[in-house]
Amino acid sequence: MSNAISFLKDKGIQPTAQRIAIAEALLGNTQHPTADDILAEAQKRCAIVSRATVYNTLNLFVEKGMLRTQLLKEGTVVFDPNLQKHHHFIDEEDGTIIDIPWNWLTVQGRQKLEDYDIDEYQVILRGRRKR
Amino acid sequence: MSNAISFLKDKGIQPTAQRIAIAEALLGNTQHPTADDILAEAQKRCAIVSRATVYNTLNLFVEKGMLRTQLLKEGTVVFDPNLQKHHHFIDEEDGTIIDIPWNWLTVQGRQKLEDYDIDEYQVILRGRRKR
DNA sequence: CCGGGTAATTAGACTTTATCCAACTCTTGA
DNA sequence: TCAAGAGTTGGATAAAGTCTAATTACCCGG
Repeated sequence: MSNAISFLKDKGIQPTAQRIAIAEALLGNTQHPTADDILAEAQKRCAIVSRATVYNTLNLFVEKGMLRTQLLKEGTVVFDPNLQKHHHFIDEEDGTIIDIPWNWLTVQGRQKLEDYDIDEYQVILRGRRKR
Repeated sequence: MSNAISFLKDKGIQPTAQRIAIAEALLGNTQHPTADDILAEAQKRCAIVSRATVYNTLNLFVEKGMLRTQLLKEGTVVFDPNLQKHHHFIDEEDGTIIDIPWNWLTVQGRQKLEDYDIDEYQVILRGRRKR
């Protein structure tokens, strides 16, 4: 049984052809895909996936905690299949988004925010990769 | 001479009625306004401001370094007139965005990102304000 | 003060991202 | 087998933002 099918069944999601294609597109290559990226990739695997289904399915995956959305790109949400806590680096030359391991950075001083209940936080860095 | 007019002249921007209204809307109340917030506010001050002019002007202000854009709200860019380095806290109950002073938080470990030239960074925190 | 050229503004068309909806199809279980 | 519920679909719709062609305002030299 394919990876994607068990991935869906584990979460109690009926594994339809479209959902499998979308799950495979996610498990596959792109690091921080947009809904359109996923649509293109899923259509390579399963000729009949509509835009509406991609949005339905991605939102379903987010509800089920299999994905998170991130505000890292102008004009569109990106989906992040990395469920571990991590930070993000954005290459301003080409827009590439790179995960930075959680333990690379430490944020000190959070106790100063005594008036706030912090659910989560991350560092967002911008610049360019050295080549 | 109004605050807004000198604010514009300092940057070599011709102070038209519309630009003054937009600058005043910015200097005014809203903390992290969207283009639509600014449009509404500017129209209170100057009945004849079009959507196109608001976008033209805000983009001009960003080019001139009088404003920065931030990706903090889904579906729209917000404009940030606070030019000091700072972090952001987002209240997930109502979406309010709150500036966190730069020196409240310290990010350690940046030297680990040796493969990256970091132009800027900030901590983005999410949660809710205590009441 | 006048006229002409440039700068600024405008309404509306257009593009992109995302959601909504009603119709259709597929699956499942009795 | 077949009805009910689940899933999918294209197209309509909505919102953010850009573009364009036409109009309006402004500035400056004569």
